[in-house]
Amino acid sequence: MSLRHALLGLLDFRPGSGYDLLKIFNTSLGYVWPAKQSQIYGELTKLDATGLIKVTEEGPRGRKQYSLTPEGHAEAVRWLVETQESRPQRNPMLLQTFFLGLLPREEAVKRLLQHADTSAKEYDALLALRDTEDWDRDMLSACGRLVLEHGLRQRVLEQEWARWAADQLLAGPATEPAGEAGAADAHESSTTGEARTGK
Amino acid sequence: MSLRHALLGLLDFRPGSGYDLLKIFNTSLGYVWPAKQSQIYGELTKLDATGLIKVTEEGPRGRKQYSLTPEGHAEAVRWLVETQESRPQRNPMLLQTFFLGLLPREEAVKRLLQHADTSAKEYDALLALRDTEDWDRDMLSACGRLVLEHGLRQRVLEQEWARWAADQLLAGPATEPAGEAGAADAHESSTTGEARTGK
DNA sequence: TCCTTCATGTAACCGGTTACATGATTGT
DNA sequence: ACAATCATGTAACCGGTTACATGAAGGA
Repeated sequence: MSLRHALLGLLDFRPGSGYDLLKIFNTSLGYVWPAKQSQIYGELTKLDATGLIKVTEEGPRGRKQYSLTPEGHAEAVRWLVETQESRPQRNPMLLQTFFLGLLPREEAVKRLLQHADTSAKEYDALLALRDTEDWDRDMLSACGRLVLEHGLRQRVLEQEWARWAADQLLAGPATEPAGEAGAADAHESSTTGEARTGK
Repeated sequence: MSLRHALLGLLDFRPGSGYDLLKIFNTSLGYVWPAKQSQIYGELTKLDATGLIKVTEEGPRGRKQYSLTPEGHAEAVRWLVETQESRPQRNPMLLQTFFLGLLPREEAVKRLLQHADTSAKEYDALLALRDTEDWDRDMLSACGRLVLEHGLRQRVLEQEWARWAADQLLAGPATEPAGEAGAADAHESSTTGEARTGK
């Protein structure tokens, strides 16, 4: 039920209509929590009904500007301090990696390197985004900057990992797809066999 | 519709019952694609109905062992080679980060450092897992090893990023100019504020 | 005998996606 | 006049979660 809190967070920062909020989801926020128009409007109606937000102004085309009620603000803060968001972390790409053994080895390697390539492109896009915006306007954009940095590091990780994984497959067992386990050979070839801890 | 393909992938590797598959989801596979008992059984029934899998053996307690049909295998391979899995990437933790500005600064910093701590613990757990299993039995466990390595690197990233982000907040806006908050701090090696590219 | 594990199924619910539908206002 | 944008709403569907329900087989 995180969309609820995303809306509260945005409205706490600045009042706005469903349409305003949608635009934010389509740009910055959508990177970490996508939401569609229909869902946003529905959730706003519910939030209004439960008294966490209310209509504070009405505009031209039936536009309804929402603001947080005190209860809404309290709920937003409560969510931030109390909630330990854990990871369901459904990762389709890792799911596919899990089954890469079904493919001929070169095909699997190709797949991993494609992932590296995609990540590189995403990295560039994020970098461009970082250099166009100014990130010191307010607290929201300052925090957006933190999130963006996470995205950048994530893309670096994806590239490094994918290349490492491809190496592993090449250095690995000499079996055909769906075949028997072959002769084990000592790998642990490169230095990156173990992620370093920052603990 | 990824559960479908997860099941196909598992059954391609080795025939099994819903119960068998469930155990796999509760351990290794659950890290990247959780699934509940009810969903697994439902999906197996559907896959059977569409002819991608079939019952090849019946056991003691109504146990039904499923195997892939040729069409099922083809579909599994097609999914692996054709599908470009992109990221909806809903990340609750980054969503919260986005709104950290609602909290007093020290509270926000605390939140980030908690995240670092959690990630450190998860890192240790994964490391333990890595050292108990043997990862050279077959192609499936070999690929599982790749996925696990991704998890390790991910946890390292989370820690480094969270500490960097905490620093950013402390060094950031001077909205409350209550003295110098640790003026000259030598950042740890990798925290330049810019993720290095591996392109 | 009794408990645990094995083994499957189904129904209600919820968050999110797709698609359809409507109409007012503004700028060219 | 016309197109683009602003602005809201709703209904069908789908994947996933929670919870309930049943019973057979094996080991103590």
